[in-house]
Parts: sequence; structure tokens; C-alpha cells
Amino acid sequence: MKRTKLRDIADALDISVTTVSRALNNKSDININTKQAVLDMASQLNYKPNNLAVSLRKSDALNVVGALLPIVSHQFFSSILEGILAKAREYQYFVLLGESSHDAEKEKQILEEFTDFGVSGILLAPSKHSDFSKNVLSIIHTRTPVVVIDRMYDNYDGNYVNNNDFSGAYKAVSHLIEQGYKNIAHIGSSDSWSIGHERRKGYIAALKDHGFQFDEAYLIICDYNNKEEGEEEGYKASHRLFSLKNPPDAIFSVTDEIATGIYGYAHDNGLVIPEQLGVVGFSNSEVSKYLQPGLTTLEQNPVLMGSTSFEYFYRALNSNGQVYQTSLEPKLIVRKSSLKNAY
Amino acid sequence: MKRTKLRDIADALDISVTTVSRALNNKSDININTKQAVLDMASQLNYKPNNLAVSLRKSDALNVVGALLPIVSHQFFSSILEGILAKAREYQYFVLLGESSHDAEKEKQILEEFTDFGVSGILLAPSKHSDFSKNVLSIIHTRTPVVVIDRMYDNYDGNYVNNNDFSGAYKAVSHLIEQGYKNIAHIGSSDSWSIGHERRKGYIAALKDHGFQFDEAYLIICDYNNKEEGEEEGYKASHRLFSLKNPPDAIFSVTDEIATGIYGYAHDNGLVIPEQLGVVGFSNSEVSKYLQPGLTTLEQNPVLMGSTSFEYFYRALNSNGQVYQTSLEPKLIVRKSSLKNAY
DNA sequence: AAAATTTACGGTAACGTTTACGGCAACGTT
DNA sequence: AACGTTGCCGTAAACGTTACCGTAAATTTT
Repeated sequence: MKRTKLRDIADALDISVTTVSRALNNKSDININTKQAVLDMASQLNYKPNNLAVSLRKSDALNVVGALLPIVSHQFFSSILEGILAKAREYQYFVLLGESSHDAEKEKQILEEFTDFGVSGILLAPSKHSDFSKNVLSIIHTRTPVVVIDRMYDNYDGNYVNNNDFSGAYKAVSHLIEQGYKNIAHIGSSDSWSIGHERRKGYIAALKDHGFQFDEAYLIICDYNNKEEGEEEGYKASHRLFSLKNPPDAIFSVTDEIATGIYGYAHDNGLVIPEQLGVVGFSNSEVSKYLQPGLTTLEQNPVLMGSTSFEYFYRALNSNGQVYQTSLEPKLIVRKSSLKNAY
Repeated sequence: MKRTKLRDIADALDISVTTVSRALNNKSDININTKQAVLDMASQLNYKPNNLAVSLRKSDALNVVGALLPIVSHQFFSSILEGILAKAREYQYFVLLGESSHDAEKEKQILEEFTDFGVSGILLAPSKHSDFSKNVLSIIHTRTPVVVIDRMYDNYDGNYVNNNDFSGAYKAVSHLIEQGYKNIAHIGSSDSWSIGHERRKGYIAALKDHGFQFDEAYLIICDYNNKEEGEEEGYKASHRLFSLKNPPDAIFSVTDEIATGIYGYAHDNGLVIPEQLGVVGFSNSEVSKYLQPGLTTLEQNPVLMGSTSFEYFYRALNSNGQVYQTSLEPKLIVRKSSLKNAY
């Protein structure tokens, strides 16, 4: 059961391959009758063009984009993926998927494999320790459009779709202050993750703007690569904070996962949220709604991020060096974990 | 900045393209010195073979599998995806991703697009209303290996990786019975989803084997396509069950999402879990751990399912008509929601 | 009626590879 | 000296498609 090719149609109708190709591609130099005959025969023989041959001949890239995420089985990233898939389908593109597992070296390899494959563009949500010059620069040199999702590289001036992490953090901390919390700590992540850097800056800025002093002791930096580790880190960081002689009465945590760990620590040590401890997370992950009490957090819009990133790729492909950038504004979702006033 | 091809290397060394190809492909008919010269020049010019041309010439399919899931941004399916990605990378395959959104027609289209593209195989987690003869049969006819994940088609005798849903349900209901619950209801899903069918059968079998009678009134069938709908359906179904003159004292629900809706109903109506109402879900989704009280549920192993499905594709590709099938055994995770005895 | 144009199609080359085949030195064998 | 053998390499065809050029017949123009 061989796949039918142009030759088969041509032979069946006793015409040339060229004519068949013309008929199927809506070219002008063709008689309406032969065209119809070709179309009929093509559908009768269930003809499907060989994409490899077409792309090779046109020396045109395949309609394929590579999407590379740090981790797929995570609400946030799989939602980004969903946005990408929807837009890609709309524009008739295929999506090649890769997962870096937050491993910069693996990320680099996959990026190379993508370009070797001949993708038309790359949508990249960089892993935590991703190195711009090593991993991304060479791709940009090949003139393959790249859209960076969810984080920034220093001095990067290409396409990106971002969250305004600074602003989100600023809102979170301002909210805690308005609720009357006085000693607000921050469990953040290392600078190798731009998100950690921005959220920390937002935390500090909000403190200062409201006349509070930034206290180094209230800042804990941790690093983790999956949910379980995040929860553990949150637990341990909480322990450190509550070992201080003057422990905080609220914590803004860089992610919901860490916040989950804070809940665990609070539960184990009889700290009542939100009366004795206010908590705000980041991401509006699924669990944030089901934690007791509900976790105040910042809602991002990963689906929109995904679709926008594809949209930008598409525009970049069809424009000349134009750059597309956007920072989406996170939205504060207030649940009970930060409502000191209500009690 | 053009991509270097064999011709460029050949010209640079003043030898033929054939020799270059031989050198790079470890063929025998070649002098060790020229081979080395070619390799050096290739790396100097940063040569990357053109996959399109290679595949075309070898009339070999690309190293690409298509993975098609009902929905990507779901813990279960994204974990399957993770398993697929890991194995695919191990075997040097690319993964093309598609999402059917539980739409049988869209599923059919994407499957066709995958085969048109020329994938070497397809890993399919069918959508709820997927029609085997319409969607899958034609692909099998093209002799493209297909592995069906997570559900079954009637009379399907091809490759699959499954959960033993019957057994999981049986364990869940037996556990509830052992805990002393007497009136165990089931919120299930329609037969168009094989999972729903199997779990319902397991529910009924467990009842009968323990000397309980199956009561139609305790069986509610609902249908939903995403988490929010699932939760709503669970809520509504609970309402119906508790409108009976003899309401149940336990519910085995076909999914964790529905169980979440049961929790909502119980909370709103002052029903205490597990004292007044035992609940068991299915999937061990992330939230099941954080619900209060923790939800007893069945753990599947989606990552293993994904990697196994790829493994089966790979074996099927390299064997002649051999069929690979497996049903994984779900594991009961006991949390508080079903522990009547403990109180 | 001759010339110019249009219509419809076929032949050929090319995209970048791989591979069957043959050639031709150099060497050893009878 | 004639004959195999071996090692190394190039020529040409092929994978399926499309772009380009050419040309016979049909049609229009002068």
C-alpha cells in the first residue's frame, strides 16, 4: 500500500507530472478540464503531498515551530503550551516539543536539535540557569525567529512575552501592608532566574514606598526544581524565619509552591493564617484555591502568554527585524490567607 | 550566512560529494586520512545535515512521533507527555504535539495532519467521544504504528497502555465497605469514555462481591470537559444524591475533579467528611493532597504510561506486526476522606 | 492570409542527500 | 606477463516536488 505521488496521478491520466503539480497548486497555466480531472484523480487515489520533498524543493522551512519549556507537567507551563497549540493550529503550524528539565546544557542541546531539524522558529521558556550567550545567541545568528517566554536575559533586546513580575510583587506587598502587617518577609529565588530578581525588587520597592525598612534578615533565597522541592524549601525557609528573635507576621513568597511549604510549617507549629501570619504566593496555581485558608496570590495568564508568543513568532517571521515585546500585568487574587482585617 | 552542505566541504577539499558523504557516514570505502580531513572541515564549517534531504533520499520517515492528547494543561496528561518526551529523547526522536480538546472531529483532523506530515508513529490518548473506525482505523491502514493511551476502543486489538480501571474502582469501593460505609453511591461518566465504563463495572462488581445490592438511584452519570465543569457536575450530582429519601453515606467518584465538587457540596451543607460522608476519587491529582480532609484516591502512573507508550511504538516500528499491550495497576492512596473507622 | 499573441502543456534541472556501479591505480599471485 | 584482488574514489541516478524555459496548437490581431 504505497503512498501515491504525482507520478501516479500523471500516469493514470497520461499527462506529465508538471501538469499535475500545476493543477494541484492552483497555477495559471492550466486548462480547467484537466485541472478538474487531476483533482478528481488525486482525491480518488488519496494523494497527500510529500512535505519533505516540497520543503526541500522550495528550500523553505517546514511549518514547524519548536517549543521548549523547563518542565511540561506543571500547570503554568502546560497552560502556556495550550496557548501555543491553539495559535499554531490557527496558523497551520506544527509544534515540536522539548523539555529542558531546568538543565541549561540539555536546553542548549535541544535548541540545536530544533535548528538542525529546520524549525521555522523557536518559542523558548528558558530554564533557571539558562545562559543567553551560550544557548540563544547562536540561534539568533541563524536568523531563526526566537520568542522568549516568561523570563528575561540581561541586555536581551529580542522578542519576548513576559509577566510584569516587579509590579506583581509590588501589588502583593502593598496589599499586605494595607492589611496591617508590619514585618513582611520574602522567600525568593536566586538571581539566575530573572523572575526571582524582579519579584524581589518589587518587594523591596513596595516596602520603601510605604515607609518600611528593608531588613536583610527577612529575605531568604532558595532554589528548587520541582514542586516537592519547592514545598520543602518553603518549609525550611519558614523555619529559619521563625527562628529569628523577631519573626515576621507576613510572608510574600516567590511562588505558590513555596507558599504551600509555609502552610505546612504554620500547621505544624500552630501558627494561624492569616491572624498570626499573612501569606501571599505567586501564580494562582490550582492548589492555591484549595489550600485552607485560600491562598492570596497573583494570577498570571499563561494561556495568553503562549498564544502571544506564537503570534510574535509569526509576525517576526514575516517582518524584517521588527521586534515584539510585551509584559503582561499580573492580577492580585485576594483570598483569606492575607485578610488580617477581616478577623 | 548560508547553511553549509556537502558540496561546500567537497569543494573546500577538492574531492567529490560522495566521498564527503562516505566520510561522514562511516562507510568503509574511504581512506583514513581523507576521512579525517572531511571530519575536520565539517566541524570547521559547522556542517549540519539537512534532515529533509536525508529522509527524502532514504525514503525513510523522519524521526518524529505525533503525540495527541485530549488536553495538555492537565496534570495527568502533561505527566504522560513528560514520560513520552523522556523516552523519545532517549531514542533520538522528536515529538510533535497536538491537542484534541476532547473534540472527536478535531482529533481526526490532527491525526490526518500527523500522517500527512510523515510521522513515524502516533501516540494517542483519545478524546472522550473518539470514534475508532473513523479516527484511528485509516491510520492503522497506512501501517503507521499507533499506541493508544489511557482508554480502550471496543474490539481494539492494537497496541495500548492502559490503567486497570476496573481493578482501581474495585479497590476503592472495597475499601469503603471495609471502613463500614453501607450506602455507597457512584458518580460516574458516560460510556463514551471507556474509563467511565470500566470504573462503573468495578464499582458494581465490588458491591456485589461484598454482598451489597446495586441500587440504580445511587448511580449518577455526568459528562464534562474541563476541571471547572467537573467540579460543578460533582456539586450538582451530590445535590441529587442528597435529595434522595435515603441518601448515601459514601461516594466513589470517577475523578478527583468531581470529588472536589462533592467537597464543595458537603461544605455548603454541613456534611462532615469522612464521618457523615466517605469520599474516594480517582487520579491522585495534585489537589487531592491539599483538600481538607485529604482525599483518598487512586494513584495512576502517567509518566510511566507515557514512557511505556513510546517504548511500545518503538518496538512496534521495529517488529513485524507484533502487538504490545499493558494494563497498569492503580494504587489506592488512603487519606482521611474515607477513614470512618479512625473517628 | 500572414503575423502576433495566448493557451496549455511537456522537458529538464534543481533542492541536498545517499548509493549502486564502475574505474583505476597498486599490489600480489600464478 | 597476464590475471585476480583490494583500496579508494568519482559518476550518475534517485527520493518527490516545483521553477523555469520552450513550443505546438489555438486564437487573436493586423
